[in-house]
Order: sequence, then C-alpha cells, then structure tokens
Amino acid sequence: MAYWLLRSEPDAYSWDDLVRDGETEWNGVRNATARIHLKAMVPGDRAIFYHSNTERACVGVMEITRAWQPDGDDGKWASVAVKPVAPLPRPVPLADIKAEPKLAEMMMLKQSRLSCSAVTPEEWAVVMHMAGATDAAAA
DNA sequence: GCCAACGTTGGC
DNA sequence: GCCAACGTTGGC
Repeated sequence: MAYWLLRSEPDAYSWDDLVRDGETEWNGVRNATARIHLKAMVPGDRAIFYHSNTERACVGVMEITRAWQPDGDDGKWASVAVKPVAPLPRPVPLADIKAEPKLAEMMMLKQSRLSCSAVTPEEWAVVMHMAGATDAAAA
C-alpha cells in the first residue's frame, strides 16, 4: 500500500465536505507533477487530507477507492475517487511538521505548492503518531 | 497584504 | 529550444 497527501483549500472543498459526500471525485488538479502521483494511486492506498491556506494542517485520513480516470475537457488530466476513513484525533499543523526533524524530507515541504504528493511509510507513521491516531486510522 | 516559489507562456 | 515575463499558489 502506498501513502499520499492531498491538499485542498477548505473554503473550496473541506474534510467536512468529504464526510458529507461520503465519497468524492478528486478532480481539477492541473499540475504535471501532481498528475504523476494521481496516476500512481490504486484502490486501497491511504492519503492524508491537508487543509491549505487558511488552516495549514493535516485533518484526516482518506482511502483511494478508484484508480485514475481522465479529467478535464481534453482528458489529458487525471482524477481519482476517495472516501474518508477517519478524522485525525489531533490535527497536525504545518508548523509542527516543519518542526519535526523526521519529517524534514517530506515532499510537501520540499515542494510547498504541490497539491498531490507522496508520503513514505516512515513519514506516515510519524504524522499518525503526532495526530494521536489509533491503528484503525493509521493502518 | 506581501512575497517567495514555481509553472506556464510567448518572443526570439 | 532557451529564457524572460508573467500569473498563480500558498505560507506568513
């Protein structure tokens, strides 16, 4: 299983919106690097939901429910389907991620504007620990 | 509101 | 194909 981080401005689409919807199409990504990651996602992969901009914190865990399909008028972009797994018991602010040496190499820090980035299993475990997440959400 | 990072566009 | 100009994003 692979781990990912998907960011969204909560004003545009938030964790609460995802919980309300039950499942959603993660579309509208218009960045070549992000697309590489979207196309690498397979059902069962886990992803951190990160609120950018106004909140700047990881807020929940999602599961990829369907591999990518073409997105956009010309079909040259990609989108996947996701569903919520569990909210993080304690949201993990960006400031805490930056302050944690074990997360210094995280892709989201290296490329701060990238909306879909990869997370290593080690990084995933650290973030879940910081969030106080139990095994159910962390696995 | 400002600024840095970075992707995209367009002229050459 | 290169590179400067420009626009957008996101953190502060």
